[in-house]
Amino acid sequence: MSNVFKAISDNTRREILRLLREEPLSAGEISKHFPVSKPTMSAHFSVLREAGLVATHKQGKMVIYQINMSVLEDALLGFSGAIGLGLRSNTQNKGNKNAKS
Amino acid sequence: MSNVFKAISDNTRREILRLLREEPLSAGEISKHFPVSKPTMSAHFSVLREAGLVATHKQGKMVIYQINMSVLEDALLGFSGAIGLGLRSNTQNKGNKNAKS
DNA sequence: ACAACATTTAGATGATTAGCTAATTGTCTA
DNA sequence: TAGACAATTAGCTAATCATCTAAATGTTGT
Repeated sequence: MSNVFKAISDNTRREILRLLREEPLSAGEISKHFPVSKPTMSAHFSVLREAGLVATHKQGKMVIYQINMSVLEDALLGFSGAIGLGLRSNTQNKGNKNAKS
Repeated sequence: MSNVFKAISDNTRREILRLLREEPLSAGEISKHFPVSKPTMSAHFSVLREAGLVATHKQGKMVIYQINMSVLEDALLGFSGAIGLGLRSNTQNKGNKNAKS
């Protein structure tokens, strides 16, 4: 819960999530988009994974990262609600949480 | 923009915003709700103010803090959009950004 | 089994952060 | 103007964080 907000407080991690919105990507593919070392990227992946914002599976020697929309949605909606900012989920996305657009 | 996410990454600051959702409050009144020192609270206020999430005005010897919904809404909606999570603002709140409910 | 590749772990460093106490600034009101 | 009250600034500390290089782990193909 609180970890979600910590996770998205870093711009690199928000950008990782933005990339993952398009499609699942391997650690290496994601890393190509950022001017930081692989180990640093790996640490960012850990933070995202521990917050539940991404899930992984192995595919050969690669680790594929996939965004978990519902965790993000729950956190944002929960906070938005607690604070009286009436954000609503787009019903178009219901049951299609990884929709491209 | 990025400062908004840093600001709401801390639980105490999210709680401050939650309190402010009800009504504008003085620094002292807000501080009563938290088990930390006044100077620490003052530092939290600074972070929120610099992120544009709260506005202040003086009233006698007190400093009144008021939440700025639109900054929060813009950040959350912007991020939600960039990431393909289709959150929408509650149209009921349009032009009434500090509505209680 | 070995070499090449993908990723993570280990270990270190400098920067930022949340917290504290003490001191300062500003604003009444008696 | 002196005292009381509200809030912030100054200065410190311990913890967390983002980053790096080097080393380790795991996987595939020859």
